Amino acid sequence: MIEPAKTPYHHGDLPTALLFSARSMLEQDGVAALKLRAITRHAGVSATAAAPHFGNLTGLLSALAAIGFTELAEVMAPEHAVQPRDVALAYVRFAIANPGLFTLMFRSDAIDRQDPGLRAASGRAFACLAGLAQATPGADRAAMMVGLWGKVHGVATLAIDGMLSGLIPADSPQTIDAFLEQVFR
Amino acid sequence: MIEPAKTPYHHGDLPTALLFSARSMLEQDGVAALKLRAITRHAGVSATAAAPHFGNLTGLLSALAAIGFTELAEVMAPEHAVQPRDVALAYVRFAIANPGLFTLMFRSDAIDRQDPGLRAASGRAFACLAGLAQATPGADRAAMMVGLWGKVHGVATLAIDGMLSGLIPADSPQTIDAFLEQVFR
DNA sequence: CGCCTTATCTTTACGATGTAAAATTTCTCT
DNA sequence: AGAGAAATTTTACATCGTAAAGATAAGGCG
Repeated sequence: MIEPAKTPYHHGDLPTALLFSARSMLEQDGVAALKLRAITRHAGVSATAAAPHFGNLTGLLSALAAIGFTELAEVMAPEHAVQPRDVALAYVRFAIANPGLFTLMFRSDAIDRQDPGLRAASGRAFACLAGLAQATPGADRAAMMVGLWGKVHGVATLAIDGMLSGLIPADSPQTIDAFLEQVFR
Repeated sequence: MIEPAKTPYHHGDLPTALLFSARSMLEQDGVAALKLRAITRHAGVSATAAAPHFGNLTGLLSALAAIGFTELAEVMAPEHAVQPRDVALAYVRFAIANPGLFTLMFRSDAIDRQDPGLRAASGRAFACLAGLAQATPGADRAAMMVGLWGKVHGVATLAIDGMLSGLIPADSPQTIDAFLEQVFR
């Protein structure tokens, strides 16, 4: 989780404060709420205060997406997810727990996929999935990997977009988890 | 495919012309290019000419998304896709052939999912997938359906976003098709 | 045929957005 | 202390979506 640090510098740790504001607004009101002026307003600074740190809005959102990929890699790491099914469940659970952030991470017109920090973070997350496909024996590893990642990513995306209402139990996290375990049996 | 009709009315069949402009701009420059002023400019009318027909930008884009779902339902229809694998391949092929349109169809902040025309069209498309899960015998039909749709949707989404470069052969449509058949073996 | 209602389209106007440029403030370092 | 660099604000501009009001042309009806 992000937290605004003390005030070691000029006006505080503005980069972290901006990311913190952006994330809270993101989870509250969705990706549509991620306007530069709204974020800076929420952080209590002027509209152009983010430029020296992130360049432009895309840079700021790319940094936020990188945080998302770092956290996703964390919950999929081998120490937390031992079995293949654990990795799949961690992926979907992360998406359901952080719908706005997950949406941002895969929205290519709001972020810059070439951003070095973003590339590094997303690479770390995808390595967990790649290792998973490597572990399972099969004919074509690439096809296996695409199928596995596709299933995980598709279920996560559809769940976030509310496409599975009626198909997925909406009761409690426990029943959702039980249902997901059946999907990824 | 959309095509601007003759000029039976005032200035022509503007609704169709606007949808035609929007679609060509969409496939040319992506979802980010779908600005109301740009679309109307492309169609040669004033910026507010779309309002009487579509209300606002969301209405126009929802109508375009509805066209997308109609075409998706078409390629997944039983007369074109007999085996379950055919339905899956049609879904992914449609996404790869119409990346911008497919992205729009699932971008919830640009369209209105409650739009009646959109609901009808998307319902028709999803019915093809539901019937597919109904055909296959299995323990929990809902879990089967979610897993199947998720895999199909995830592979399509990841392919569109360029996430599968390196995993998927980029040579020719034939090799891509062969690869996909292996994914959905 | 002539008028009148209605739908279609344009003009105008307003608030909001992203960001470039210049000015201002604040920190760091010698 | 004073210079230089970094951070932040002020100002300005092009663009966006759309509401309101005016202009234009079509169809219905006498």
